[in-house]
Amino acid sequence: MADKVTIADVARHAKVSRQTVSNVLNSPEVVREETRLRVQEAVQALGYRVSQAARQMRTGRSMLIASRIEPAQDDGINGFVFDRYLHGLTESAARAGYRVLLYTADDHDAELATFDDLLGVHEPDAFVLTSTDYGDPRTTRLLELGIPFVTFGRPWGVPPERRYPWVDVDGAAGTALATRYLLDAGHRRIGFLGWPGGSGVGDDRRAGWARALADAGAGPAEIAELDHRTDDGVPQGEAAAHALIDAGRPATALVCVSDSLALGALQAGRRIPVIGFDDTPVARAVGLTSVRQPITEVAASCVSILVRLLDGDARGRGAAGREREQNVGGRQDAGSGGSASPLREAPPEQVLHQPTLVRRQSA
Amino acid sequence: MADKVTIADVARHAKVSRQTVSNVLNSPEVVREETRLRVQEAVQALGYRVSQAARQMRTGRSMLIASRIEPAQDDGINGFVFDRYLHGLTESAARAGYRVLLYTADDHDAELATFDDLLGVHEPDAFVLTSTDYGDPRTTRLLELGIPFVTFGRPWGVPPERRYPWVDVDGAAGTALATRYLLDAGHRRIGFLGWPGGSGVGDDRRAGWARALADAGAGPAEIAELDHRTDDGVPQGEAAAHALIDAGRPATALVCVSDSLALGALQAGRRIPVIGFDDTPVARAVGLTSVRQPITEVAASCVSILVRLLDGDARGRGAAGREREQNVGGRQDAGSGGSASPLREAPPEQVLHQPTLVRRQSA
DNA sequence: TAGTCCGTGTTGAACGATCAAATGCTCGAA
DNA sequence: TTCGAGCATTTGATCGTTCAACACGGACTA
Repeated sequence: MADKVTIADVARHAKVSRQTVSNVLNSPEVVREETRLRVQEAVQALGYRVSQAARQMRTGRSMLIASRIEPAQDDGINGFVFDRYLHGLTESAARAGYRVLLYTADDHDAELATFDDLLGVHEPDAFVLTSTDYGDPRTTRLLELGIPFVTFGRPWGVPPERRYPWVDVDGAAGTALATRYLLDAGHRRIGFLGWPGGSGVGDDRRAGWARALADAGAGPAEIAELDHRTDDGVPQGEAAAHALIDAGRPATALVCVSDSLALGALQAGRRIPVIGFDDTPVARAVGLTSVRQPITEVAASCVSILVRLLDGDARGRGAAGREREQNVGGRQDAGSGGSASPLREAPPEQVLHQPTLVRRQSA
Repeated sequence: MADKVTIADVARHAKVSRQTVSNVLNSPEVVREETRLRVQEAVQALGYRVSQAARQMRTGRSMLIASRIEPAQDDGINGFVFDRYLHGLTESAARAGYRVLLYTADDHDAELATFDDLLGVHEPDAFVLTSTDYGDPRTTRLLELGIPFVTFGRPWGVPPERRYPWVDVDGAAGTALATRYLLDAGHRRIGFLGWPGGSGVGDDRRAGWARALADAGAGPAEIAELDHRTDDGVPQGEAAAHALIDAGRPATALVCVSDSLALGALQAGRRIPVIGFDDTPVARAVGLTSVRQPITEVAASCVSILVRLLDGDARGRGAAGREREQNVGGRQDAGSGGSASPLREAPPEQVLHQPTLVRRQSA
């Protein structure tokens, strides 16, 4: 139907110049109202759409946000959360005029290589990273390159002066919520099935449970007694539950760091209340009460942070090399030094969302 | 580090013209070996990468494959399969030099609108569609537009003369496999928990079970008696299982159209063998034997079909309007009419993959 | 010997948009 | 009357790549 319509076609149809059409699209305020309407009419009539390729060539902006899609893990738990996240990201990005570009990488090194590849070829405007861990090389690299990015997950163990924007869910608040719910139901000895220490996310979730117990008057010794650590997985959850329930002074209810462990605890057979984490399909399927992360909101926050960064950076990427390198330096200094630069960059944003408790039969 | 390196920089460094560099990259056979090596060295030395935007402008190819990401369904079953699929697609596409661009849409109409939007702005080279249903408007539209695409899912109920490329998994073979497995274990009365008629996928899976039973000597009446239909969901599965097990002549084993229904059947409490479909995390978690679709292979087939289409179509998109419309006509005729066109297009490819049975405790 | 072709490489133009600078115009102040 | 300021719009150049046409030397054909 529609042949390729260019900005020149629109200009001819509206009897103005190319540039005026461009202005109507990009900075309508400089165009007289009458002219603007005439041009908009022509755009409608011809079904004109900007060619992203041509625009990118001139402006250096691709309107693409790159995100890694994680290997579909066999436990499928993380996979589900990630799936929802990606969906939310795509939707929010679309609303802001951006699209999500996927890539994969098996490990951090491969991912660094992919950065170069993507930046050279498709030139995404920004990256979104997930599951950041201690001393993550990816954030360092992106900071060096001066590419805007945001992570889903706090920068565990990163020195505070090297700040970058992140969005996360308050895991401690989630487990605290679950624990208080069980306390209110009259339970005093509430066990925690968690991962081994050293995982930022896992330690955070354990801390929320411990804090809630302490607030309720439990002593450190009792808390340590109720704290059980194991790798993730259903059989591990079952074994751990047995250990806590069959102890000398047994736990009467369980808070778990993941739905996998919680499912194992349920299968242990004792009919004590169990609460999981992530509200996965497994939880819904077996009637497991679980802490739900507001993933859609997380994705929306990521996009809105990026959009703000990119708008501030509007002329950055397309500019000449010299200008760009200054830009990089400026970005890093803004964090560590704090010297007043001409155009003052807003500090990196951090957003922490609150989880909720989805109540089902298990508790 | 690296400022923007252009093809002209490489040309200068290798002391040749721009075009020669371009030739080394795109049709190395026309360049003398000595020159080629010199240019490749320069490319390495300068860290040159083609600018996709500039290339796209000239050639009309974006090296992007658009795929819709489905809303994260609350049952999470389909979500998991889709997640694995998307991962495989991204990986296979990357190997072929393509990237996956995501979009969302709430319904078919919205998706059609998104087609226009994407095609106008980012101009993906091809689309990948999933969960096609009866009389799907999307395939029709893409055929009209002449945009290459492939679907994961057979064209249920589409007249055979309007063919297009698809990749699918042989669901009937999967349920037949499961049924024969139970027959071999000595069971004669094997029930089927399926979806209501009218779903292509569901009917197909039921047919495989029925065929296996018939092959084992069961009569039509007995098969009808063992066939139970219900909407998807865990509670529905539990109820349906009760109905089949508590019948006058009870089923002694169950084959299910989905893991959700199978999980419900397991929860019905009778300890009879149950086999699910899709090998989701739920199945792994509860030890459910399930039919596994080779999703990675499906994704790889999709990409290889698309690549073949796009290579045949190499100069298509960038060409003038007239030429393009002829192209569209040619494509449609190739299916229905069969007139010999100058450059003979290969017929659309169809690939049917075979599923496997993952054995666990439940059967 | 002239003509043609092949292999190799070069040059100018084009893709469609935006940027930077120039233009025409009106208006009010010197 | 002239000049400058301010606004709305236009013009020319440019982004990085590939296409189309052509140049050049040598070998092969007529």
